Amino acid sequence: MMTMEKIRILLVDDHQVVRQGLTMFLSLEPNLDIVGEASNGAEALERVGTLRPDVVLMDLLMPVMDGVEATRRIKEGFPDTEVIALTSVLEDRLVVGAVEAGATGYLLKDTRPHELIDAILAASRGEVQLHPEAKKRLVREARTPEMLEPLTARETETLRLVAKGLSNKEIAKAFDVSEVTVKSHVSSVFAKLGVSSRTQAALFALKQGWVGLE
Amino acid sequence: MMTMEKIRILLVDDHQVVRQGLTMFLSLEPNLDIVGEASNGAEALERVGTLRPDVVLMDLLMPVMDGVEATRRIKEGFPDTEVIALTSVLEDRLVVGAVEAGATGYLLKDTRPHELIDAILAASRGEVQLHPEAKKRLVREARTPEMLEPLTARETETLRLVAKGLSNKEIAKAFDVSEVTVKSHVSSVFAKLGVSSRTQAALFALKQGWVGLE
DNA sequence: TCCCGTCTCCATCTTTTGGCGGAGGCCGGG
DNA sequence: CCCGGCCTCCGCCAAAAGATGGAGACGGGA
Repeated sequence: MMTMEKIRILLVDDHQVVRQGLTMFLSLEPNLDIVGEASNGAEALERVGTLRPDVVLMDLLMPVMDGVEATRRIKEGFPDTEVIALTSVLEDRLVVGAVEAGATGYLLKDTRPHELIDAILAASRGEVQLHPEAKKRLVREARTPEMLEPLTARETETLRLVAKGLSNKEIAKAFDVSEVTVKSHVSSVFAKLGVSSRTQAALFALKQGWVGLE
Repeated sequence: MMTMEKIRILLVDDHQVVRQGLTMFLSLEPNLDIVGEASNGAEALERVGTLRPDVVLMDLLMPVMDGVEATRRIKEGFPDTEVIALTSVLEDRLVVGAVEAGATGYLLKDTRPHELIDAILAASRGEVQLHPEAKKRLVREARTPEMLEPLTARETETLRLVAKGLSNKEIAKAFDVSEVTVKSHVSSVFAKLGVSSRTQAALFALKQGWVGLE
């Protein structure tokens, strides 16, 4: 077996503490080597050029140049460099954006240490490693309207009013039914669309063009 | 003083019971005369042509032709006929639509009897009579972005995430602040925009083009 | 006729949302 | 140097939203 080269890592995060924390326990791992840090996307891009890391741990929410854009440019200029997106929150737009931009992994900051290390090792081998919830988001995003469980007439009408910003109580009045009934319709709509709040449902309906903005 | 002609009224509502109820107590009023009923917009338009009522009490949510459209056509064909919009719920789109279409009044179905009668009398004189809350909605709708109290940087960012469907907890994570802080930002945003729910705030931001749908 | 889907409603429970007032730290302009 | 706006956080509270599981009615299709 050939000599095991250390995996060269670039940390990109706008929070000093986060970088410090990551450095802390990643440096405990013998075959990992943190070769540099950057606090925004622009810096990251430049450091990748000079340091040529194997793996970039990239925060997505940063000033100057966000992580998605930075990821895209890194993969453009240095396709061999693997990027693992690291965020504190799962946001659909970010998950999709990062993956489209070429991120090899998508992890949350509260991921347990050893999982992060596993992900880095996997990434250095070019394997894809996604946070389980991130997978779901991707699936949801990719889901086209025709593969959705169809909404019933009442559910469609309910969603229309939800997407207009009405409360359950108001919808109940408009339909002249009890509020519980509306809630049950709203719940089934959520389940069918795979969302978890009325705002998300509204956005979904808007995206699908099921309702207009006026 | 000249002979007091009875005010000729046309009731338009898709619910039999509503029409019956209205007929009930409106017919108690000596100078009101219910000359006909219709259960949808198309019917209403036709009846206006044949019955030539002075005032039309128009429900806005109806099958076949909605009340807004019916109102528009009635005012086109018979400008002297006054239309009072009557709904069970205050919906911005409907309020604005009805007023634009030429409705002389906008009342809720739970309006007290004598107020309704007052409104009819006022309408027959061509006076405008709006439900107080409806006025607010109109004002809000007419409010252009430049007359809005400006949002602070944090508030703008918060609104952006709200408009992506994130919960307060998720936003707090993204900003790395406590949830209470997010709530206070969200509340000020609501106050400044004049909305009362995150979905409405999201729709507002979308309408203003402050955020995209992606 | 019986079954299935839909629509309606109920109770119960937890979580989230939103309103209220207040408070301390920070920073920049007057 | 003080003031005002901004950001942060606190507690308290009421209301709304969501999840869950169940139930009766109705109507159409097998």
